[in-house]
Amino acid sequence: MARQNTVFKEAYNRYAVALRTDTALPSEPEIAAQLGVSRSTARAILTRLSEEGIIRWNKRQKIVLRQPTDHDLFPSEETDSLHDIIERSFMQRILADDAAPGMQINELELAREIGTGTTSVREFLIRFSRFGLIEKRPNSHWTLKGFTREFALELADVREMFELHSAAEFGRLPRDNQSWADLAAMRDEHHAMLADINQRFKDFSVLDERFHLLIHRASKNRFIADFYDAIAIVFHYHYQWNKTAARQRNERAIHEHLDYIAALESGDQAAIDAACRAHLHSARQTLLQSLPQIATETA
Amino acid sequence: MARQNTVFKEAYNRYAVALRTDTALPSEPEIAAQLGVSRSTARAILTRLSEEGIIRWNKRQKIVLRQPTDHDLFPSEETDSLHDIIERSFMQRILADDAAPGMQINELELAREIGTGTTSVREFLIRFSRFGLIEKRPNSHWTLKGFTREFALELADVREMFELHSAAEFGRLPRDNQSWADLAAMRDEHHAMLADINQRFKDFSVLDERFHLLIHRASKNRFIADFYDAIAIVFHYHYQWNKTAARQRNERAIHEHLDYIAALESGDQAAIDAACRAHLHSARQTLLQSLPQIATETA
DNA sequence: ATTTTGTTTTTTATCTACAATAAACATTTT
DNA sequence: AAAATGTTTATTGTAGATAAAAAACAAAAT
Repeated sequence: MARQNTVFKEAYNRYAVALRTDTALPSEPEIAAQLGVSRSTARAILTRLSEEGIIRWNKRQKIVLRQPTDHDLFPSEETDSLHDIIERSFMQRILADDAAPGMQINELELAREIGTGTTSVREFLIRFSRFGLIEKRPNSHWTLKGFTREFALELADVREMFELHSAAEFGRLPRDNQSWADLAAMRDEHHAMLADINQRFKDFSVLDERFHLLIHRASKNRFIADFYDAIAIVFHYHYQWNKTAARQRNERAIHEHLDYIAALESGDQAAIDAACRAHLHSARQTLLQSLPQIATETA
Repeated sequence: MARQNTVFKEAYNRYAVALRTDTALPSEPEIAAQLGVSRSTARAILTRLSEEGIIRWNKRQKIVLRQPTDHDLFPSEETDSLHDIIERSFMQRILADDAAPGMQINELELAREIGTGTTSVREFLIRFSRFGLIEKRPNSHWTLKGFTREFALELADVREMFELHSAAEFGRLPRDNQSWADLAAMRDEHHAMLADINQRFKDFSVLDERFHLLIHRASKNRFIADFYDAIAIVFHYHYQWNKTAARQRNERAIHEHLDYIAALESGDQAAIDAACRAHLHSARQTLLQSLPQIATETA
């Protein structure tokens, strides 16, 4: 098989769950735009909905006959894109305890284990290499550099340079910019989480990511944005694996964020710089503490 | 054909030209190490040299019978790696005048034009995407973002952050580090070029690249190193295309480099910072002036 | 005992083919 | 005439196959 129709299946599920009996559906281009797919895929969805008796479809008339049940949806294994499957599978291997730095990565073996072709694995590895966790020797294998202390320090250094820059840019945004409203909303979210910290401290990592993303967007710099994407993915898996969601540490981070937000809102560049530095310093400590204790770089 | 034996051919040429009649050649592993290829490839080279009557080969005995002529070598079209061919071809298209920002990039068309398969082109584009000049819409085409003013400004911003960091790190290197000797040698090269500036100003871009690479290596940060790789490639093609090798501008840059080197050697962090900033400021101007005058980003 | 050569196996780099998806074109409906 | 639907074409995403290159293993030579 050349390609799985995961785009179709995933979009079908997404559209099906939102259907309400007796409502009429909009035009094909509109559905396609809503779902973020091409009209071809949108039509495939309508065709299937029609075949399943969920809608009655005749040209412009598209009436929802019945609410789709869980039974109508495609199982989640079939809706994940191959890229996501490979990413998950690979990250698990990388973060597993037996993945020692210096280890070789074998494309064919990876592909077989994931149950996919080598081309997709290769392309994933090429894309993934920008995160600095693996490295290729030309005409030869990939090497796992690993989530080591060196990696964490290099990452933290760049992160600090970028965030200080972005925070300063944020402080210079005109007051009518949407970002200020977003920041205010985020301040409230922080307060809400703090009020119920014992229950919700585990949700912090998601809020943290959104907060820093908001700051970084102010820089309007593609290299900074790309780097933050990389950080976000690496951290996402790293913290998922290392369940070091210490309540105390997160509470402290929330307070730092609130100070940081206050500094941004003050517009005082010196205050912004200080608050940003303070938070980045403790974020660095958190990162270093979350490392597997033994790992050290091997040449 | 699955794969061209360009590694073999390129290494064969490299080895053949260095042969001297009546000398004995070292062991297979040694030859392989010298050429940076596997022993399998080294043996293929020896086999061919033997077949062509250039050497007499019997187990450990490898005697050079005659000097290879140009006729014995593989033509240069056959020794370029596919990756290099694609890179050159693509950069020429990107930097050509008719390549407007926002343009779509078609994998199949590119592959046909270069005379290669789509897989290689795809992989090249994925790798190339980290330079921020192209962008992919999932399940759809690549878009050329182009060498625009925005690109140049974003690049310059990151470059400045990184170089200020690296320069500071350089200043902290222990005095017995090899980099100090390299820096001194580079100072002399700058003086030599300055003495003969009218003849040699065109060679400056190579020296410039080596100089900044030396600084960046001090940071020992993989993200900074990778970014500088990207800059180097982009600039390499950009300046090759835009022959704006103004004598005056280069002379000024050499003076700035010399000030910068003096500051580094002084070890005074404030002086380093100032000299670095001064040079980066004018480097930014140079970059902006070298842009095609009309190009502006399109969404 | 180590290094070198001879031989075999493994792995990567690349091409080709094809289904899914997007995009373009043509026809119909409002 | 503008927008929607119907139909066709182009392009991407992925699997599978194969030669080149690397790596591993085995035998021979110093």
